[in-house]
Amino acid sequence: MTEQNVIDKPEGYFTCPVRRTLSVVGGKWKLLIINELLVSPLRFNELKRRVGKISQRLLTAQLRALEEDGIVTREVKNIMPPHVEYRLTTQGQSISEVIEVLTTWGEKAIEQDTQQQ
Amino acid sequence: MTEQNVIDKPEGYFTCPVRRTLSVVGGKWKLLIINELLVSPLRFNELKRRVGKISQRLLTAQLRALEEDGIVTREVKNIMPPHVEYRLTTQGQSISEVIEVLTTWGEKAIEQDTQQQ
DNA sequence: CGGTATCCAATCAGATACTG
DNA sequence: CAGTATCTGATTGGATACCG
Repeated sequence: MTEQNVIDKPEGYFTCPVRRTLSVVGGKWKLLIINELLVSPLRFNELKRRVGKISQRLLTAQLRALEEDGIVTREVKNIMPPHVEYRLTTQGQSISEVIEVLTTWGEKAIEQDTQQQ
Repeated sequence: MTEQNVIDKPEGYFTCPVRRTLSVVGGKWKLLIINELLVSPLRFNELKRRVGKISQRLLTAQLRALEEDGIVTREVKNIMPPHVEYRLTTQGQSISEVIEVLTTWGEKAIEQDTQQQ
């Protein structure tokens, strides 16, 4: 187990629903990763390209954490060169509800940003 | 302007709704803070007590950031001892939509956690 | 009460090199 | 291609002291 795999389960994790959700999707990158995987399963480098400025090391760590939380699956095809595909589980797909609300709220905010200029 | 007041607006901030939302509510504490303020306006120490293990310094920094993003207002009553009240703006209250979905998702997850034992 | 300033430890995160 | 290992700098966050 690497250093990043130790997912901190914050206090109140079992009892507070908001904390429970944040323990899975919290952090800078996880929602962005899930957002990309909602469209289609992706290979490591393709995912990296789409998420943006994330480093290889960080992306690996985030994906391992999401795997451990049952959000994504990692399928390794034993060929050369390697082919690893990341895919949302059923649970992972259910996070689309969260993303939708974030999207709606963000769209409104952007609208207001542009009106103020 | 203190060090923590420099809010990093990530790349794609203006165009990607998810990133736009995360730039406001992302981070370990902001959603938990907003969650408490949704119930009622709170004074600094009361808020600190409810949010949990957050340090004074961090809470201050998060509140300043939320203020700068138009999510909370800070009202100082000039009496002794000081009385500072934090309150959600209309925009801040609109984040309740986000919190609701996080709550719903978290409740389901907790349900599944307990069934597996 | 509600902060700010300072110091320091822990953690995060990028760059680079290397590998099955 | 999809990682891991290592080193290093940046950032976060706690503890403490002090202040209006």
